Amino acid sequence: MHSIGDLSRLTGVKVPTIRFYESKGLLPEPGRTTGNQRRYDAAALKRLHFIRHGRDLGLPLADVQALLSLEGAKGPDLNRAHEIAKRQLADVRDRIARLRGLELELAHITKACDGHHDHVCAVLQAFTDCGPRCANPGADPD
Amino acid sequence: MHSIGDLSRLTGVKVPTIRFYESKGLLPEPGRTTGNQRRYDAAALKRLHFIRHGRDLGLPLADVQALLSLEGAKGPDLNRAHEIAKRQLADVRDRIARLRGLELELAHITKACDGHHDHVCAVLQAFTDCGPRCANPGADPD
DNA sequence: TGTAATACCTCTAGTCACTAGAGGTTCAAG
DNA sequence: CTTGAACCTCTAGTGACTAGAGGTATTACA
Repeated sequence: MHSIGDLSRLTGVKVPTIRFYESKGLLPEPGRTTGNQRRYDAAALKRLHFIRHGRDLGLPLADVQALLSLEGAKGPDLNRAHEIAKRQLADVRDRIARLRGLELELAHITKACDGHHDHVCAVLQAFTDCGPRCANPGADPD
Repeated sequence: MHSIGDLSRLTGVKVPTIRFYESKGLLPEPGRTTGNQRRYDAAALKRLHFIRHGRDLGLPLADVQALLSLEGAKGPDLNRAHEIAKRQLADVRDRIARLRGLELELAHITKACDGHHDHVCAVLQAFTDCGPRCANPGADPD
């Protein structure tokens, strides 16, 4: 049986975050000592590892919870799990693509004025002028 | 003079968000009509474009505000602007690297069980087992 | 057995960057 | 002059925690 601190050390999830997960229903309420302190078994440890890993992969807690509810499921139900992973993969790829765009722009901006600042700074200018992505201002007010 | 709705259309920043920026001091309080509605001039429009662009680049509002305070600054002060942009570039590159790792792992997970679900699903298994990044559990409890 | 340090407990409130809604007022077009 | 869209303020909610206050339990050591 582990204390909450043990669980934290074993999983890398901070103590208040473990309590937070419990409050959100992601971890079941564990047993307590006579002094009211939480004690966790191996199943709880495994479950927290699962949550941590899902979060590391960028899944929102709702998705993690959906996956947890599929534990032990069989057959067609598992398509949900598969779907969540696939959706997340698409999302990650999308984020990478957008960050690449930012990288280019920032690299351009920082290179434009490296060191000598007796003129109007290119960094501020670049921000004011707006970048390549807003050539048509007002479009895509997402 | 633009209404807040005009400003929103021209910059792609939503109306409540514009009021939010004002409340945070990123936009100065504009003039009002006799009926108490906001009216913005060209300077406000430019400033909001600046904010939007900074946010698009992933800067937190605090950094955007720091850059705004440098408007019109000269010489060494501008090193701050340059520094913010460079820090953000490093941050973006870091995020891209980490997302690439996730992409690999997610691609692996989703490919492992594509369609046939008569066995224990690889997606759930992968989450439970933890991924390549936690080969040494408990390390780096960041 | 005493004591001191550390870990634990609950609860509230704060973070960031918005977003949603209620309930009311003003503007612009016809 | 009316109607409907756009505006106003204010409060509260989102996600995923994090920080702090004020108090109790456990544990290691003397």
